[in-house]
Amino acid sequence: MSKPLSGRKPSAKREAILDAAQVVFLDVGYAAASMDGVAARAGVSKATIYAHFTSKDQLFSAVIQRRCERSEAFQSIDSQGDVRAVLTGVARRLMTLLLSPEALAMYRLVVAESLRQPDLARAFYDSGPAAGKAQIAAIMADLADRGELVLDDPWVAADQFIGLLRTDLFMRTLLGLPLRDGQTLDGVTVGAVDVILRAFGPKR
Amino acid sequence: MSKPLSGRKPSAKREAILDAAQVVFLDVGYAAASMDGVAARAGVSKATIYAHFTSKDQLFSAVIQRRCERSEAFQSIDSQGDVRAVLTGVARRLMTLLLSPEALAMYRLVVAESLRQPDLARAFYDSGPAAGKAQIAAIMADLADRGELVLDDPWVAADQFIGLLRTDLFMRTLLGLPLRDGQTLDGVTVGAVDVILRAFGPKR
DNA sequence: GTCTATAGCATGATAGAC
DNA sequence: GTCTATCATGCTATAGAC
Repeated sequence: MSKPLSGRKPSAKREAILDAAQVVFLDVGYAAASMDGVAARAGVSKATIYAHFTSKDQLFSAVIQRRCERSEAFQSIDSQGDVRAVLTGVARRLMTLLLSPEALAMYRLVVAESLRQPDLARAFYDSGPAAGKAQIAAIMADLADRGELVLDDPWVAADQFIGLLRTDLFMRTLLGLPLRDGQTLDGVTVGAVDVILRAFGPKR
Repeated sequence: MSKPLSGRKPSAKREAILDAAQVVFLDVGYAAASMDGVAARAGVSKATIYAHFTSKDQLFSAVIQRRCERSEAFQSIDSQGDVRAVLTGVARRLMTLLLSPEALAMYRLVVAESLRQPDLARAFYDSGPAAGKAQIAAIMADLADRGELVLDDPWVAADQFIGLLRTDLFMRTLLGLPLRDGQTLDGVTVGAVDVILRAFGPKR
């Protein structure tokens, strides 16, 4: 937490521990995860874990931090082309990311522990929601520059676009509930893009 | 879980246990909550808790279920009057509800435990998100009937309206992060209403 | 650094008296 | 139903050998 983890410490065992811990935490949650379980999966003794990490909390923190550093969101999105096509592409990528089992598991974990571990909440927010929003805002600003959208504030618009995508479908998936009939990723995507275009499209 | 809790069992102690458990769970989370802590706060011995509830899981479940049954969402909203005023009123109520400390704490708990306790996730979803969405859909359908909105599907529109409100402000609050400068409940509310009116307003 | 073995503790859950 | 007292488990964390 206080030590910058970017020092030279690839130490195979350390990585093995982190890999194992990630699987266990994301799988069963923080509370149900046991150090014994992590040790077993990593093929390492519990004492070795404590040689590398000071506590379960800190191990958990390291796992999330590492995953946050590695997250790349959407690197290659070109904002050229038809507005609708660009927005649809962005939306589809974001939806796929949001609904991926790993992202959902991370979200469940971090939300639950956010009050107990504020540093973690911050790291997650910065590398997840904030990073994604920044990229989407940049793309929307581009579209606005080209006159394809009329925006007061690209950041606000990006925020709203994301909100339009994180709707009931996301909530149900997050809670592990079955989807409604006809509730599809594409439906939500198209609906969100429609609203954005009607609200911020140039033809008004 | 299998027993309908509406049987005659107000049993003062039982209520005291539920009250105490609610405070403890919402306060420190499921994992960190201890039966000893609940017992102490309820002024009851641990054995008494186990006389009424079979396990920690079931106690937790009972707490959430009870809270879900009591939730009233927004009872009295009249959809008469100016469209913008109606939508703004709805939005403000929903935002206030979503951002209330108790609702946020419930959300953190249920999300974290949703996979382990699917019944709970269902109860929460039905009495929370689903109930709220139903009310908002009804109001928007009303507005559509009056020609104030042009909607394909009020349920989809309600979903999108809610999404426009659950944006970055909500995420930051949920994670316990400080809000940005100028990031206000009113700002989000007005922004969402603007988008809905531009997308679904009659003047097009 | 890594292991085996174990201490120490808190917790969830129960037995038996009242 | 309710209490006091206790059990059994499983967890975090450490000691000491290699």
